[in-house]
Amino acid sequence: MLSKKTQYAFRALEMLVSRYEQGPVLISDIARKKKIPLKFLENILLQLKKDGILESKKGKGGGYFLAQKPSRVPVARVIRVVDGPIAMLPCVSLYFYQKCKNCDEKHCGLHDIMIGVRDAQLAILEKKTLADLVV
Amino acid sequence: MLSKKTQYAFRALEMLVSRYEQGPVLISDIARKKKIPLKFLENILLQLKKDGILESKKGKGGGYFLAQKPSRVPVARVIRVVDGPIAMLPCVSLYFYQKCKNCDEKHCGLHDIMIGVRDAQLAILEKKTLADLVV
DNA sequence: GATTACCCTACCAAACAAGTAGGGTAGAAT
DNA sequence: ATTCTACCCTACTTGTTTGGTAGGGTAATC
Repeated sequence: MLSKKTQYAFRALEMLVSRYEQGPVLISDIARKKKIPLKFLENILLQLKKDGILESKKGKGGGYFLAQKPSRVPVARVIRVVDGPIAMLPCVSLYFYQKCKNCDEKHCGLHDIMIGVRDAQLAILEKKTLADLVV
Repeated sequence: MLSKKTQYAFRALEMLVSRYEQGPVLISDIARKKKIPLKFLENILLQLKKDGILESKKGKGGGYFLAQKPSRVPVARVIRVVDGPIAMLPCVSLYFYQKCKNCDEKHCGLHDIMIGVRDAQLAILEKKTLADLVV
C-alpha cells in the first residue's frame, strides 16, 4: 500500500497541476485546501523538489510550482521518490534492486511471477502522468 | 513490498508443493531446509492453516500438508492471508476496502489509475497458483 | 502413557510512519 | 537597506508494524 505521505503528495500535485503556469502556489494554500498538516507537507514538497519534479521561488509572491509539463511526469516517478520501490519483491525491482538470499533467481517461480506483476504495474504507472490526476 | 513473513510463507509452501500427497511434512524440516526461524515459521503455517490453505496432523508422523491441489490455490490468496491488501490504495481494494476521506472517488484521477493497476496485478496473481512456484 | 509435534499467548527490540517544533536563511518588495 | 515573507533544514516524539524469541499447553499417535 502507498503510504499516507505519498497520498498527500498526489493530492498536493493535483492542485499544482490545476494551477500549472499560473505562478507559484503557497504551501499554506495547499495545506489548507487539501487538509494536509502544514509542516508535514513542507517535507514532502521538499523531497519532490530535490528530485526535480517541483521548483520553488522564495520570498514574497513565492511558492511551489511544477518544473515541467504535467504530462511529462509519470505517476511511477512520484511513487519512487516518496514511497520507494513499486515492485513486490526487492529482487525484481528496477530502481531498488536487492538480491534475495536463499533464492536462486534462475529457478524461483515466485521471482518469475513477480517480474510479470511488476511489468503489468509499470505499463500503467509509467504511462499515466500527473495530467491524469485531474479529471 | 511483500513482507519478509510473506516471502517465508511462499518458501515454505514451495516445499509443501513439491511434497504434495507424500504425507505430512515437519515444521522443523521446513525450517531447517528453507532457513526460516522455527518459531516464526510456526506462526506463519498456523495462519495458513486457519485460512484453509494448509491442514495438519498431530502426534508422531504428523506435520503440515496442503489442503488442496496446488493448482487450486491462487498466489493472491496467500498474499491476502499473510500480508493483507494487494491494491496500492485502500479505496480500490476488493477485500480490504476503506473509503478515503477528502477524496471523492467519482472525481479522483488517482483512484481511476489505481483501479487499473489493481486489475492488472490481479489478472496475474489470481491466475498464477502454488503450482507455479515450483519450476 | 510417554513421546511427539502441533497449538497458543505473551513479550521484546528495532524500524518505520506520521506528525510536531522551532528556528535559519534567502529573496522580493517597499 | 530593511523588513517581511515563505521556503529550507534538523531534530524530536509518538504510535504502529515487523521480525523474532520464549515457554509452556494440548492433542494424537505409537
